[in-house]
Amino acid sequence: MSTIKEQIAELSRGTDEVLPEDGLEAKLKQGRPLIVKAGFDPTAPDLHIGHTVLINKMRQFQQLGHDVVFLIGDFTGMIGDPSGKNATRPPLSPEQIKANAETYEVQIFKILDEEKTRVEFNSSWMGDMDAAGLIKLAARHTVARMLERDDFNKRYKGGQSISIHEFLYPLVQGYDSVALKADVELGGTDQKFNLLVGRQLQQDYGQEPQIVMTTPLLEGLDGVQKMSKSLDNYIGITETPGEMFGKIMSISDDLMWRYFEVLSFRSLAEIAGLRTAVADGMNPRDAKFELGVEIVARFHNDAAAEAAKQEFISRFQQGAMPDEIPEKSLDSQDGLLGLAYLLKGADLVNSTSEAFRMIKQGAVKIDGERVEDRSLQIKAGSTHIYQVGKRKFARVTLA
RNA sequence: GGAGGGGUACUCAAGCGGUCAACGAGGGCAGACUGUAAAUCUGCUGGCUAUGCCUACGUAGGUUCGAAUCCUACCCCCUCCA
Repeated sequence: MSTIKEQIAELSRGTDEVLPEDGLEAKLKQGRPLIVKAGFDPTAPDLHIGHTVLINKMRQFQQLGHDVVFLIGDFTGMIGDPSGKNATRPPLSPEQIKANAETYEVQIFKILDEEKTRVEFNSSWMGDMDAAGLIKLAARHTVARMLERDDFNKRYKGGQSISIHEFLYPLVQGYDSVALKADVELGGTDQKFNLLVGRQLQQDYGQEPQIVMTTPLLEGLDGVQKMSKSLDNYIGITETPGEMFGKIMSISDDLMWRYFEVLSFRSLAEIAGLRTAVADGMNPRDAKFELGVEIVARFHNDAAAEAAKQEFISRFQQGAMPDEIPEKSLDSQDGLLGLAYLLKGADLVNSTSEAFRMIKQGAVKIDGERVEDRSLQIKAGSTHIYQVGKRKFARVTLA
């Protein structure tokens, strides 16, 4: 067992804030397994590697023998976290929530120990709360304090609507900490306000307030906006080795160092060594290979990671076709099919209009040969490899 | 309840009777260059049984040869006053 000081150093690494700063030490000194809570929204069960920064942190607590609670916010899911979008979410059915929860579990147990992880749903206590209880809860907070929350504040000042029920989100999330008697709550920096509400409510309900630890939000592949599914700048943890590796290779060099810092399990000293090597002339691409292999191996395995790297080299450095090309068969009406219609039929483009645009821009190749004739007719009985852009391929047989 | 402002494509944002599938910016996609980088440059960015047709500017009607632009009703958002 490591000393408390060592534990704090380990647990604080990569976090954005620990509030209050010396609170963690006091908690750890109590010498008991701490209840560590992290909540997840049930509407988005597809985790991306940005979420894993937090899950890695949960794993650390778990390895130190603490009681990690994976809380699924099925009740709060009815509200939807007020993220500034005006999307009113349709309530999820119990079946959907169950399915999403299972998807979550499959994904997080790639990192967390299934035996040691407690999975809870906040509907199990919120579902029983009556209107009077909710009013009592709502009485614990004021509108002015709610408006301190950054996105509420921005929306209010910016003239965007805020529905009353959105104010309930932080309150319910905070109440979850009361119900669980949480010692520590983990969340992204965007959750800071909600996490702090939990501290206040715990005090109101006569409990020792939880320690709040926030992890930075990971920048997406564009390097600017936070990684999110809706912005399509993410790497999903269930993606294939090839996709994962390719996406990592597409990030900028600057972003690569950020990813090393937050996602890699390498020591800081080792990463600093890589930086020095690159400064001394090592191709940054090769450093990026290292990162790609490490990440892919984490969510798949070593062999898959190495294969993804080799595939990448042969395909993009040597211009080879990908190893696996989707097979498609299409029917021609009368022995001929226009190229644009074929591309659409093979799902290489979304519309025939887009197909014509791609042809015009020189993005379309048949068996590696660029095609510029938009009215080209393909004969039935042929099989060719069609390519749109650098990434989309299909081997199409026309019957 | 009263007064005023506003709802335009993925986002922001012009347009305010025809030349508008709709300026511009961002994003995205493609091409060049490369390390599938990034940055930069260029082009594209509603759909279709394509050089024409069909849908689109909150919703539904109306005026007009012709509407995103004018009128009416409705829905939604914001501000101020109660």
